[in-house]
Order: sequence, then structure tokens, then C-alpha cells
Amino acid sequence: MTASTILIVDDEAAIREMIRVGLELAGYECLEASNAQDAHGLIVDRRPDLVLLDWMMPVTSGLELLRRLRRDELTRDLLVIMLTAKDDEDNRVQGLDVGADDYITKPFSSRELMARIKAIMRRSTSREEEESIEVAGLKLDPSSHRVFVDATPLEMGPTEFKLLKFFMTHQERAYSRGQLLDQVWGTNVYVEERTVDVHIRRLRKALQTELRDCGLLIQTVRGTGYRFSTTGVCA
Amino acid sequence: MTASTILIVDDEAAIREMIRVGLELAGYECLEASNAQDAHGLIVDRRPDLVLLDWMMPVTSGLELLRRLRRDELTRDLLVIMLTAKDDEDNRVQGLDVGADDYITKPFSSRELMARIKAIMRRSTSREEEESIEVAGLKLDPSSHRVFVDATPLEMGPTEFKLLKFFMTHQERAYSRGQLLDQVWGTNVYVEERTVDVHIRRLRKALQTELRDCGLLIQTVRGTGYRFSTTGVCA
DNA sequence: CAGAACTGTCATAAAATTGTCACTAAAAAT
DNA sequence: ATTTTTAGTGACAATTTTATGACAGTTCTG
Repeated sequence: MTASTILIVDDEAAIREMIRVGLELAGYECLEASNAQDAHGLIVDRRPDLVLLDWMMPVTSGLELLRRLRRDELTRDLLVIMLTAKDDEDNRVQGLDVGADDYITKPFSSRELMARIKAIMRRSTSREEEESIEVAGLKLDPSSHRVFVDATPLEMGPTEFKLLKFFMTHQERAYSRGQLLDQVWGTNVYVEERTVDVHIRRLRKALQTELRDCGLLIQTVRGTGYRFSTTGVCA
Repeated sequence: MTASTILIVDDEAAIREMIRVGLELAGYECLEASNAQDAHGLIVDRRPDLVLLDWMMPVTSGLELLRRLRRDELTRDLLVIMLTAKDDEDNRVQGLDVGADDYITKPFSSRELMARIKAIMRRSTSREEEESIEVAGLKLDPSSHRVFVDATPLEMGPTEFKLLKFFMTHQERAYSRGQLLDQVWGTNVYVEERTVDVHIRRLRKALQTELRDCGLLIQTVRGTGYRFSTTGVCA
């Protein structure tokens, strides 16, 4: 188990269960917050690897918190497992829609919990250090969340940034729209595939400066998807 | 939906559900088998993209079948979603441990089923890694979906790419137009055989560079069809 | 709460790809 | 040497696939 921290929102029973089972955790914490905003803030603060999110939180809504987590760049990649009541199918679907990685119905067995956590963590790519990436005169700095061509900063939205980041870390390879949705938007998100086209366009536009047109770095692969390649100019 | 085939093991209700929902499937099949071995054989035979595996099969055990699937090289990468009874927690855990990609509890909503399938299939598309093929100074890279002569990328349409890929993986052998249609265009597609000629020409043209004329690699076998052979220059 | 920034979808325009033809060139058969 | 087949070509019109601009609903930011 690679969890360095597991953070449980509003469900002491769950964590006790985990401890009982002997889940090897480098650390864990049980969090209580009166509203989604506070909870979100605390989570950002603690930087856990995994969040067990109780759907039936007394005060705030699990859905609301999950939305916030998925919206924020800082917590977007967080693994979130919902804890839902046994028959609460609507919420489950809703949760998956909003971007929960998985759910567990209460009451759950420790074995199931562990299996889920294992599966989820195996599935997710390990987060590594965020170093700035530089390709063909294009520099992307994850920490400052900015992109430069030579020295001039470029303007772009969060989605375009993430898209570019993915491309810069996965060059010279064609990706289908579906794969891009999966990688950039995240799993369990229903978005039209054509939406990718639009964001590609926005990104290409953003990569244009008076000096260089780095939008050419993003090549369209007909019938397949897109590819980021330095073969296409922007020297 | 990219499923070319979805195969349902022993659960007619599930497939009816999917049809009702309008899940766009290129094909599907409901399979019944008296034991795990037979079922495994049938699955190998059908080569589906996804298996919905009912845990409560009347005769054979879902677990046993899953084990077989994971053991066999041919079916190892198959996506498997278990269908389990609502309270059958032990089996769920067991299934995930043995290697199911996900599970759905019955009765499930069509939305949930679709969400799961979509997510699972998107996630998996990058599972197989194809290696680039290199022949006589000609390099075809499936991952980037490109072809190079030496280092210069070549331009060609999707069909020409597929055609070339087929030839490069099936060298030194003559194929009739009909065979090529089957292999490259896909079976049950009604297209004039002479269409192949046209695409052969387009491919030959695409393979021409100022330096080399790799179009010569594609030889015509009079009265029969075409053959890809390194005997024909482009050294 | 108002204004600015983003997002996901559409409708439409613009491009690229495709399957066929008609016609020419090349080979094989008479 | 001619006729008969079979393959190579260039041109097209139909279809598909992408690129774009506009929009309306939301989410941030003050």
C-alpha cells in the first residue's frame, strides 16, 4: 500500500475499521468540517493521497465537496472513494458522474474496502514531482501554473493548461479523443468527444504569438485524434 | 462507444437492458456454457472487447472462469465486469482480487452500467503497446500513427496507413484484392475490388520521396494481387 | 451581486478521404 | 501483330472528419 496519508471525511467508524484491519498507512486523519468549503480547504492543506468521502455528512453535502475537489487544480487528481448507503443508487451514479473514483456501500467489510483501495491506487498513476517541462522553446511550469514561449507568458484556461501538460509529457504519440478525455478531463466524465476539438483549437490559439506559432506542435491525426510532436516546426 | 462486441455470460436480462438503453454496440452476444472451460473456449473464440460476467452462473463458477481468463495469454487483457448480487460482498472482493476490472451490483441502472462500461473501455484503450515496425529504411510507428523514410515523416490517408501496416506485417506474400479488402477494410464491406488498385497507387505515391522510391516495395502480382517485398529496392 | 472567465455544445464552414469511372498503358494470349 | 486481359492513373462527387465562431449556462473574483 502506497498511501502516505488517508483522510476520512466525517466517518470515524470507517477509519477505526481500517485501523482494526491493519491497513498499512503511513498516516491518516479524520476530518470534520461544517461545510464543503472548509472541508476543501482542509483537504488542500493536508494533501492526502486518498479521500474516503462519506456521502451522508451531517452538515455539508458530499456531492458539493466532491465538486469542489474536482474543480480545483490542486485536488483534481485526488483519489476519492465515496461511502454511500446501501440503496442510494441515485447518489452513487451522481457521484460517479461528478468524478468519484469509486464507491463503497455501507456497511462495508474491511476486505472489500482494502480491495477497492488497492484497485483504485493501482489504477492511478503515481504522482511524481512537478518539474517544469521544456520543449521546442515552449516551457511549462506546473508549480507556477504558467506557460512561456521564450520568455513571454501565454494566456490559457485551466483545461488548455492541463491538455498542454499532458501533451508535453506524452509527446510523439497519437491519442484518440476518448483517451484525451480520460487523461485530461478524468474518468467518469460525460463529455462529448467533439469538445476535445474545441479545446484543441483554444490551445492552439493560445500557443500562437507574434513570433512563433507553436500551435503547429499539435498535429491532428485524421481518423484518430491528435498528437504533440516537435517535428512540426516551432523551432 | 467503441465496443465491437460485448459478450454477456449467462445473463439475458443484462443484454436486454443494454439494448433498451440504446447502448450502441457493433455487436453483442449472449453466451451460455455448462462449465468454465467451455465458456473460456467460447470467449477465446469470439474475441470480445468486454465481458460482462455474471457471478451467479447456474452451473459453473464466475470465479473459476475469471481465473482462467486471467491466466490465458489470449484473454489476459480482456475487460471483465462482474455482475454480482447486491449483498454478495465476499464474491465482489474475491473477484477484484482475482482481477476483475470492475463490478456492478444487480439490479443495476442502465446509467450506471453505461457509465462503468464507458469508463472502463476508455481507460483500457492504452493498454496494449504496439511496437514500431521497420523494414528497408521504412519505419511505421503505430503509437504515433506515423510512417518515416529515414527520418522524414510521410503523408498518407488512414486507409493507406492501414494498408501499409498490413503489408509490413505480412511481407513477401501475395494477397488478392479480396483478401486485402478483408484484412484492411474489414469483412462484410461492399467495395469494388478495383478500389484496392487505387489505394495501392495512393500508397505507392505516398511512399515516394525525393531520395527514395519505396513505392517499389509494393509489387503487383499479375492476375493475383499485390505483394510487399524487400526484394524491390528502397535499400 | 455584477462582471469576467470558463466550459461544453451546436451549427456551419472548410478540409481531407473515399469509392468509382473512364481511359491509358502494359502483358498475355491468339 | 492483334486482340484480350489486367493494372495504372487522373478526375470527381459524395461522404467523413475537423476547424471555427457563436452561445448559453456556470463558476470564479472581487
